[in-house]
Amino acid sequence: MVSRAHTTVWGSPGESFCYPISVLASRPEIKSQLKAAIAQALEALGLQEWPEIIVQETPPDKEGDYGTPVAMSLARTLRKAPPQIAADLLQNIQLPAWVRRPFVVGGYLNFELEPAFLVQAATLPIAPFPRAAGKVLLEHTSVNPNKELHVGHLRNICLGDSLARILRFVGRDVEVMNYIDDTGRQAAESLYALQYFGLTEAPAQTKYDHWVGEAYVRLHQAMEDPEQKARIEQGVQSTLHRLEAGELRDAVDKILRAQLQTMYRLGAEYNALVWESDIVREGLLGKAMKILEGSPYVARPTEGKYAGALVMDTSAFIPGLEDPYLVLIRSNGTSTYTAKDIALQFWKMGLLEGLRFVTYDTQPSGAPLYSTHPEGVPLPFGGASETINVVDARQSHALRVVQASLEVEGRPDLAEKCFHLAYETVLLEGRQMSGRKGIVVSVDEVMDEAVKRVRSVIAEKNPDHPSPEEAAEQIGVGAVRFAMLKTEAKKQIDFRYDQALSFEGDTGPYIQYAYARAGSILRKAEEQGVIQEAPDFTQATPYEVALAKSLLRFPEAVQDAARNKAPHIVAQYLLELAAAWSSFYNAKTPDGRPATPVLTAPPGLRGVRLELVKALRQTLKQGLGLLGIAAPEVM
RNA sequence: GCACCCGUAGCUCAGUGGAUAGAGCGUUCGCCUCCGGAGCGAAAGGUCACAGGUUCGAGUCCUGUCGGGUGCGCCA
Repeated sequence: MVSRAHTTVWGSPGESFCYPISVLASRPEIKSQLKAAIAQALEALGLQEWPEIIVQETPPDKEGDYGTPVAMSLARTLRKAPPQIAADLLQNIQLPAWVRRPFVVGGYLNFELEPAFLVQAATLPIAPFPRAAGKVLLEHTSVNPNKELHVGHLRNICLGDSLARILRFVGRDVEVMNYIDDTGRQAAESLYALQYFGLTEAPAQTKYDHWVGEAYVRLHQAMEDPEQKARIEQGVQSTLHRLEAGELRDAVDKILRAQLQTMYRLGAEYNALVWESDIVREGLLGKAMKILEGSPYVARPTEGKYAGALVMDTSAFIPGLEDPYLVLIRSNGTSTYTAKDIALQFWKMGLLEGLRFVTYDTQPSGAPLYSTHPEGVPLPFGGASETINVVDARQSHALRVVQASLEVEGRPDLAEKCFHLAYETVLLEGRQMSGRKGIVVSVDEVMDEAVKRVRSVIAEKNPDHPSPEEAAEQIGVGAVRFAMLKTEAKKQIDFRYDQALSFEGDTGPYIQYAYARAGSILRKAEEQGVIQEAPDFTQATPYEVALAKSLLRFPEAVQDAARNKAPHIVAQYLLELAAAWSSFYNAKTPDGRPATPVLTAPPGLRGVRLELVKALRQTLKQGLGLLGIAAPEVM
């Protein structure tokens, strides 16, 4: 192509003036602009309507950069062969100047772009996403406050935390909530276990939640003896009552704070903790039941199986159930877990108010963590237009019932806005875990082990590392998070140490390594004083184009992840981007010499490569950030 | 019994109805006198569980079958 300065103008024919692309503040939306041009051509052909226009990257070994199969989808209605339609489109299409060559291949209409444009576009910052209306209330973690977190919880936290980050990135207002089931049987069992075994103080070196967890497991062992079981059962019941009365809040609090250390170390933070006991004490449960009692689907039978209980008939909303009746209030007057969940859901969606909050903690990022509390003040939490519950797939039915309660209440509009992010269980070396039996691997243990392994890798590969401890922490925890996030949520994961803590191949450290390595180039460029060299994009080669195309996919990948509420889409994208960069980095000419050196490239081209490396770093860092993974400068 | 999820290379997994189905691990062979080898290149490895159907076009949508997981309590 004819050589041009990097201030080359790329205007669209439809515009009254042209501007140098270097004054563009942010990335042009290539696919949208191509779609618009295609739509215009379809109109020019006299069409009134057409199926959705798809523009996609061409497969690696095909000609062109982008292409559309739109001609094929029109073949039937136009009663013409796709290549003919594509050719007609080609005749009528008005394309931006940055399309170097449009052409027909089979039934496809493909576009080859100016390499200089493509590469420069990739180096421009992403336009911020427009803010979307409405608040999303995302609940995740919600671990029973009775023992240490295990790898099953790990998946929940990673999914929830990443999804919150992704949604915020695309402009959503997200409130992250962690539900504290402080009046449940599990908490009662743990607290009673301490009493039963006469345990008062944890050894200094033992993390409190682990210590309590041990007592819990021990209690379940003791319960195998019928004699002890009766006595324990009585104790647990009285502990339950004390919990409900709020007498043991401090004891629960102590466990919760220990658990929070694990969540923080993973990088998860929350806006608010909502305690189950507060929902009851503030009267939300009562109000929710009162509301439901007004529904024709809720009744208090005087005879039969459910005599004396308050039950909800879900058959109109959940078809095919053998027994569609769900007990809300037992005949002994106590409420079920589901009833409390319904009250919480009503609060989340603004049907109920009345929770009061205090500042509970300052999180590692400096952000405050709020918590419901009897002595708190009203704060504008809840009242969301959409909710996301990150909960184990085994609870799908329970969540469906909560959703149905909104329909029972006559609010199908709200029911529609409840999303259950259901993830499959995590197996441990092929077996189901059991908290009660203590067949678990704790999150703390997994992170410790990961960091320990990274530490030895660093000692071996980079003994002069300036801050090995910090890096080991970032890489070890990053590996664990990535292992939890790279797979689709609805697939069962078998947690195996050797896979989860691998640092090679499709892993977090692979991506972090790509980032660190790119940073190393920039540091050297800085030393050599070439870091700000002006790029001459007309010198871009196919190597730069390939990397640029991968970079350009980032916003789309994040949008996809947000729309599908699927963090693994971001994880998979980052693997692809890191691979594209590694491939660029190692590219060789046919005679085996380095094809893409950055620092020793000719002036102008060096500037292009430096800009690409900067864009790559920025994108990797943002992308890792969406997964809650740090981007270490040196590994 | 009914309902939901899954089935893609030896293993672990990607794959908005669109072009010759892609990675990692493992196996085999190459690559540091270039900026980090936690890396790169290449080879081998596929009846996308099976059978029908819808469509110009199906790994992707629909129906059925088989296999695996899970759920259907006045438990939480």
